[in-house]
Amino acid sequence: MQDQSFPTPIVTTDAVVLTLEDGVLQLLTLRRAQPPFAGVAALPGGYIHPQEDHDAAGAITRILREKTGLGGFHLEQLASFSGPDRDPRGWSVSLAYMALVRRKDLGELAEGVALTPAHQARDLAFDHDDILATALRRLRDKGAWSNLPALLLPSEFTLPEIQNIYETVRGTKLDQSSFRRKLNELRLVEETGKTRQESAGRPAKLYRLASGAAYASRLFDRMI
Amino acid sequence: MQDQSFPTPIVTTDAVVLTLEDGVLQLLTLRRAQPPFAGVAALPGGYIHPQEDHDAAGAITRILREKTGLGGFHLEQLASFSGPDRDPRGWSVSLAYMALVRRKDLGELAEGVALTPAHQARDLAFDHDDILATALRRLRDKGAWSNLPALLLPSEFTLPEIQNIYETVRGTKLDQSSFRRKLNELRLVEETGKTRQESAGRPAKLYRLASGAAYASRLFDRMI
DNA sequence: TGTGTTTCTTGCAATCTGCAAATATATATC
DNA sequence: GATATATATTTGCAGATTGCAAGAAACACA
Repeated sequence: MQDQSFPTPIVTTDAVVLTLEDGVLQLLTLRRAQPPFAGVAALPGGYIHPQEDHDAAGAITRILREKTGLGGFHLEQLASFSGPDRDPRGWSVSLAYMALVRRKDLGELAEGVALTPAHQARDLAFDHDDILATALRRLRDKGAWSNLPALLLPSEFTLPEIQNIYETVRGTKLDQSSFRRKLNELRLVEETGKTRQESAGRPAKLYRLASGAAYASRLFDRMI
Repeated sequence: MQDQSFPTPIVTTDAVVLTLEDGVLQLLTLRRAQPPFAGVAALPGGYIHPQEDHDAAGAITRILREKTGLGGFHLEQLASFSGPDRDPRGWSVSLAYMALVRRKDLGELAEGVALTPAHQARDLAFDHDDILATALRRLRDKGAWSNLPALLLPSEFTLPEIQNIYETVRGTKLDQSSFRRKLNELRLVEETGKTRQESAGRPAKLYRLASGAAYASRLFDRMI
């Protein structure tokens, strides 16, 4: 940690932006205008501006606003990705984030911005396939017992809808009565009093996230 | 992601190295020889050498070997820490890692290297107090249901010892019979056939980590 | 009014957990 | 060597939790 007589790595920050559309988890991508990887879909990202950014989270927030107009989302650090080969311009580090957004907060998609089903996205620029895979794994692991998946839902939703997003995130089916029992026990949601009916069948009650609903940390008290 | 007409951040990598001594979780620190923070205890860390390091994990592995002689440990990425104020030399990024080491693999501590109880370490250089706190939180959260804490134990250990490290990591007492039931169920450990006796009382059987014992992923199958 | 469809609720057996007491095997002391 | 003490290990069981399955409710449509 003395003199710095060697080249310094390139530092960028990138975000896996996820949202829910048509009941499917969707990834936001940008078609790159410039080389490297011109014309290829990539995660939104860019350089840190030391004069402007308070930290890396501030940098990715600014970049998302500039490139997609997005504001208001759950942001979470994912991991760093580094090495000589991931960017043709040289040895680089990417500070990767995951952002969970409600679909309506995305608004109209600007030119070059697209949504693709997150579990099918492939052949992204750089090592962005790896970053995406890390995000999906993280969401699965953390999402299983937290209110994280619920942040993807619109402000009012039905119980089948919330169960569906948990099943999507976890990649498994869940038992209906067990799921609802937990939802009540944790006081994760509360009724709005309204109902909604799409297609045939009994109308579903509408719920919203309970005000103080943080992570379901109570669960962690139990034995291994 | 076009021209880079602004200063680039300083990039370093640092590690929270934890081990178990006298039944207590210990943090490895280095007394800094040079400014900034000359004379202050700090996490081992340093610059990335793009010509030499395959990635950030390779860099911290090299640095730990150079500065502490250490080799052979469980390494895990923690998070990145960034901002203008954490290093007086300028806007910087630290790629932080956590390393779990068996005490005997540390050998004799070199000049300037010290172990201090991890939960009491304070006033480290830079923002290393924050990095340490992040490591302890991560170990608590991930450790609760994985074999991670067991990696701190010597190759042979008793059941009271392994229960103690899980209690230390989680910060709570565990029920003895429940803990052992789980240990069996998960086949996390296997008997060596030997026993050991320190002080009075019935001798404890010695166990080792079971060969294929990976993370206790089976647990994650259960309902929320 | 009946049939189909979707949502919501209930019941229960099987399993899992936390608590507490009992048992086993050693040392220390008289 | 008998007794007390200390630590490790096992057992028993009531109460909570879970998964499965069936039942009831509320609507559309014919």
